[in-house]
Amino acid sequence: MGDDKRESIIASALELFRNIGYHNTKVSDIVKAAGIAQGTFYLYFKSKEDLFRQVVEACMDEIVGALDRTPSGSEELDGETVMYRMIRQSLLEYYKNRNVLYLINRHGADSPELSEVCKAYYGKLAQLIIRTLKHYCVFPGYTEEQLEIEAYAKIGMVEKAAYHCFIDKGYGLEQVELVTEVLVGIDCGPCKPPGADGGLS
Amino acid sequence: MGDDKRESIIASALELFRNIGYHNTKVSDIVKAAGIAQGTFYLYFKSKEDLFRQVVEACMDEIVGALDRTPSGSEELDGETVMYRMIRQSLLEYYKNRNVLYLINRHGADSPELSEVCKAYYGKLAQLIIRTLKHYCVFPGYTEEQLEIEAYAKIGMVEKAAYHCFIDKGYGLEQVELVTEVLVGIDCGPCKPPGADGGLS
Amino acid sequence: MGDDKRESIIASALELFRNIGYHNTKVSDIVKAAGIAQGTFYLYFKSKEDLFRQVVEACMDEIVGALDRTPSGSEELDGETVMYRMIRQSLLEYYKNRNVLYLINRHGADSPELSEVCKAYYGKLAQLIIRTLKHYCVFPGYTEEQLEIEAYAKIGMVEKAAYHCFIDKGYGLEQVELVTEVLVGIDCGPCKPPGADGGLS
Amino acid sequence: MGDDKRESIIASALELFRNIGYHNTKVSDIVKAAGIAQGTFYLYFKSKEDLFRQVVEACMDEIVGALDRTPSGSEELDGETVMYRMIRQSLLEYYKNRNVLYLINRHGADSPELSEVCKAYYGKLAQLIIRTLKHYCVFPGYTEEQLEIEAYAKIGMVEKAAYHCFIDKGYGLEQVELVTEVLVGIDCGPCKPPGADGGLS
DNA sequence: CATGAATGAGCCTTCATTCAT
DNA sequence: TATGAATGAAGGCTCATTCAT
Repeated sequence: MGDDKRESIIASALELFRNIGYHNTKVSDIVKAAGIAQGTFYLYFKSKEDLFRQVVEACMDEIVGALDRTPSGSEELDGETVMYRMIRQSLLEYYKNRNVLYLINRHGADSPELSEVCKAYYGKLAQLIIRTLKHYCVFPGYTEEQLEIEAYAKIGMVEKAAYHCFIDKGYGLEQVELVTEVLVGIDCGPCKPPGADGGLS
Repeated sequence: MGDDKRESIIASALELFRNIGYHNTKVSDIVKAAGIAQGTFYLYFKSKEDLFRQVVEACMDEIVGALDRTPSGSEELDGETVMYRMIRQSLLEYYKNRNVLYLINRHGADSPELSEVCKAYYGKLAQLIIRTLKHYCVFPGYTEEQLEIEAYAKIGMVEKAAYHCFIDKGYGLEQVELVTEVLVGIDCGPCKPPGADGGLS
Repeated sequence: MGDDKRESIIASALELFRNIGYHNTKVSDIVKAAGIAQGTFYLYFKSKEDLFRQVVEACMDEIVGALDRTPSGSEELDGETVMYRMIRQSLLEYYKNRNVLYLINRHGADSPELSEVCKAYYGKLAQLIIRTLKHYCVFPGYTEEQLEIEAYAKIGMVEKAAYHCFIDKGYGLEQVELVTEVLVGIDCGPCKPPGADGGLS
Repeated sequence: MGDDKRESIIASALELFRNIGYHNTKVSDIVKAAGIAQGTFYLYFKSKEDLFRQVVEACMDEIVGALDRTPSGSEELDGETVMYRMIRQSLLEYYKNRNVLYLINRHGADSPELSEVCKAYYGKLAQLIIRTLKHYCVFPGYTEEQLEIEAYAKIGMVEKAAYHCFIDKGYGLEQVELVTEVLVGIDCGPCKPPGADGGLS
């Protein structure tokens, strides 16, 4: 039952953060929406920012976790296919967690503490990408430094495209494929006709 | 002399916003740093948010303007070279305006009004990119929709890479070339050995 | 206990408004006098003006209510006696609510909203008087327009006299009779020796 | 030319005070309307309140002066006629100075200093009325105290009626006679048919 | 006399957090 | 666990007044 309340707070908060922004959302709004008393909030969260951090962190962990499991170790895959799958998986995760996608992009990481959460998230993502790039020898000649830049660029690429498509344009799940094709296309640019690079199952 | 004060306010504000965040910066902090009286602030800016918006908007206009002038009409260039130049130019602009790069990424666009500013900025960038992609037939078979996704992806790619390099890692101007190479490399992926694609003058 | 606080705020506010004026009274003064915290004020009143309006409105309603009940329906009375009683009752009410009498006359109805409250109050009083004048055929030949002027004149007469006596001169309850005699005397002017017009018990 | 500016300030101020209230009118509004610079205001008036006081005081002096001259000493008049003339004259003055009539009733006398101005005004009016009542033996048996109440009651009567007619109802000069008749009628009440008490030329 | 940029004290209101019940 | 009344620090903005030119 306590967990019910916790979930209720999180759900109400996400909704409100999304619609009116973190700084415009009052704790009193959250508890009203969650149907609990003002003081009860503090039985579940240390502070308003703690709630934000927990919510954001949870979503981020989910995204990182999903990506981490993407190239199922059992199969033999080439780098290109793996990249395709990771991008597709990222988009699916961003779609599922588009509330957080929205929050991070719209309302930023105002406090130093929250900023660390974001930095850590991007760091994990980057490491994951670098590991994959190395494992599949996607950029054989790259130094560690170049791989890092490459990784952050990819992160930005996917995130901004996801924001544009899922938030601004309201794309649904059925359009994830389309977006993936374009993003993967960037990886090989105009070299190959897009759409011809053999999708995936 | 009035402009002195205006500039002084902007400089102090940027510094403070950067260091402690928009929401943690008090107008009283800004005026103290600028060496003026509290009321004087409101002779130059309608509100704290107005200041933020003006600063951000001015920088964004500068960036868009610089990119708009990038492919000098007089020369005959191929698409690849133009893309290279635009990415390089973007990075230079983000370096020059890294305070704003920082602000937008760290502190978000909390108010609806500011959000519009950002949306307009990305919209202009995207249009500019789409126009260029079309003009140089970089993606001949792409629909308008695909071009748009492509454009936003590029924007995110450059922005996140710039943030990582200039803000997190503290890269200087002399490393812009390196970053550019990597980002351009994405455009042709592993097809060509990076660094071999003929830089530019 | 909540009502205790509300009453405490009202009492402190009236005292302060009276002594130093509405515009010179800070909310911080009120809460200090009421022995509560600054924020507590806003649990009971929407704003400083809201408090003023509520206080004033409550008193006005009380006055109007009291006058409305004045000519007890059971008795057979002539117009003159009824007027006497109404004037006497008005004076008693103004005495009881002399804080408001003071406020309205000293500090006015600065905001449009408050102005409406006053206008409504005088409007109700006027209607009440007109109704009575008609019912007892005090001015048989008067048009509606003339009755209205008559009513407002009476209102002003009583109010100004009350202000002068209760506020400026500090008259007590025991002098209400004296004032009533004079005011009623106006109604018959020098025709009859004042005090001879058969008051009331 | 200096007087031009002074008059311009006064005119603009009256207009603004009337329309939006003393407390809502900024000095910057006044100087803008008067077409002068902010600092110039203080060459002519010590402060905003000083301006208000001067404006109000001037109008009040005019009213008192006019009433003082009303019963032209050369004629032989009975008390009733004199009262008629004074009431009529008061109404005319209030009509002419209805801006001040409005100000005093709507925006009050918030500061102690201004309060003194009003008190003095009513005091002068009262003395003038008492003197007249005595001179024409209108209330032969009245004590000084009774006469004073009588005087203040008359003042309130005229003022409230004037406010109602000239401000609320928008009566023009041509209706002054009508109002006068009603107010004088109060003096003799229902004893005589109103309108039959011999007006005046 | 005139200007208008600069001043800075002042104040209402908000809202995250606490705590007695 | 749950409540919700109470807290009080905090801060953006106003505006009457001044003063160097």
